[in-house]
Amino acid sequence: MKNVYDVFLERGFLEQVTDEGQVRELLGSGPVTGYIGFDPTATSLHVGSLVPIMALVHLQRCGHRPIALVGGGTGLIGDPSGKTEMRRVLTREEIDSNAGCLRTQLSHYLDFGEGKALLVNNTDWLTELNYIAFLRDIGRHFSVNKMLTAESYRLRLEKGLSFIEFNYMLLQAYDFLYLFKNLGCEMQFGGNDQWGNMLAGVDLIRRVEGRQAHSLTFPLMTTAQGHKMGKTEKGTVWLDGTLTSPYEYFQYWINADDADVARFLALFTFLPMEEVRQAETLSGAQLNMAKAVLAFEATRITHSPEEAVAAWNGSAAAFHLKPVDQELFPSSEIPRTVPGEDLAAIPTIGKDRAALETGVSAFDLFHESGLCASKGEAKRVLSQGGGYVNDRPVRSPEEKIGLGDANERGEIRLRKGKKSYAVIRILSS
RNA sequence: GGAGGGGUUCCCGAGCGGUCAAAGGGAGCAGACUGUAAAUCUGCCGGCGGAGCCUACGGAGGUUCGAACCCUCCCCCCUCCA
Repeated sequence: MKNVYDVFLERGFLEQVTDEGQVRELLGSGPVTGYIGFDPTATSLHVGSLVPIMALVHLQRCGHRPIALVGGGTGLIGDPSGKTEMRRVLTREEIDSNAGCLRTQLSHYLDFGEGKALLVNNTDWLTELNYIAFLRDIGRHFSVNKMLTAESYRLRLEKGLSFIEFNYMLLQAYDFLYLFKNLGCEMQFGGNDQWGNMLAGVDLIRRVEGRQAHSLTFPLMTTAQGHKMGKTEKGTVWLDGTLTSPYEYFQYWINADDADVARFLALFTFLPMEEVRQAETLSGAQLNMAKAVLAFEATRITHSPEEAVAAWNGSAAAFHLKPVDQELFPSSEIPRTVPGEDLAAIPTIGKDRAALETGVSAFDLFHESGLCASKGEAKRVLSQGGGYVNDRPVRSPEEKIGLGDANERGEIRLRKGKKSYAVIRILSS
């Protein structure tokens, strides 16, 4: 079995490690328990959390025991790392409910079967802490002088940092100590913005237990454009299919920047590295095929093979995609044939037949379909020539769209610009 | 607690009594070019079925024919002092 350290290395997961030699040896010599924390700030994780999630999966695949820690307790505090300002403090109820959602979501990626992986919530031990006891037992090991030099606090030292947030580091360090003592967890993984907090844990374990623990960070992902992963102008790309449909999810990935394709294939799919490296040499139409494979694989992992196929069909129909060459990415299960006119995955709204009999103004339809945020925007888009009905440009916002525009299945296809589609389905009655 | 500086549309940032839905930049949207990429150029960029109305310049009042701009009180942030 491959050393997961090497997997991380070749797939681009590695940013910093406490000790390269020791960690590599540790991970190569037998099952290791390691954890990553997730903040329950929303009911779903988003694409930005995908690197740590994939890392946990790799750990498990390589025979280790991953622990996913849901930060129900630390979520009550709020991590200041990498944030310019304090964020809204969530209520206990919100945190608990979110933690439950994350639990379900993570089990989609990891096998939480007996001894294979663990899911814990630090509410279980943090909320029972006694303040005085905590200060005496744990707080004494922390030097404020040292904490103030941490990169993660520097930004906030200028913008303001409340005492509650300043304590976050101690709690995260305590988490690590707790897991080390109770579950034999020797490693912590996380995004590079967590480095300071993670080291604090390693230090604490050395001081309290006299033992050596390790940490390893992943790079903070941004796109080649310098944008955060998983943030588009339409909003966050969630992993929850009810928040971001599999089709939108697929579209997010297939729209990847050329420069990101190979890197993303390595991080966000399980395709063998030989095939991933092949992507670096592609260009033009074949590079687009690589994007389709990326989108397909990413959707398959986060949703399901069926939904990935449906999303691929929808995308391929809307954008007249070519099938992926047989010799490219042989390990991918992406369908190699040209899909039909399957619009099922495209956002659809229903519209009463009666309204369409008399005809509806184009700008109204574009607004109602969700393609445009307001009627004003719809008019603007249409008059600028960015609106299409069944691929026919509609120049006038006032143009009436009606039954005559529907195909034999009672569908009218709307398009805004090059990328946004919506389908109007005529409701009988 | 004291002194000073701030809070402007998605973000940064001008504006300091009318001509301000608010300069400029970024982001975004659309068009051209392309490969559902990038770069470039062009147009758009609060809402409402249009020259009118509504909502906006931290919050609440006030002065004015008229306020983002002036006054009062309040909230929040930063810097220096304690």
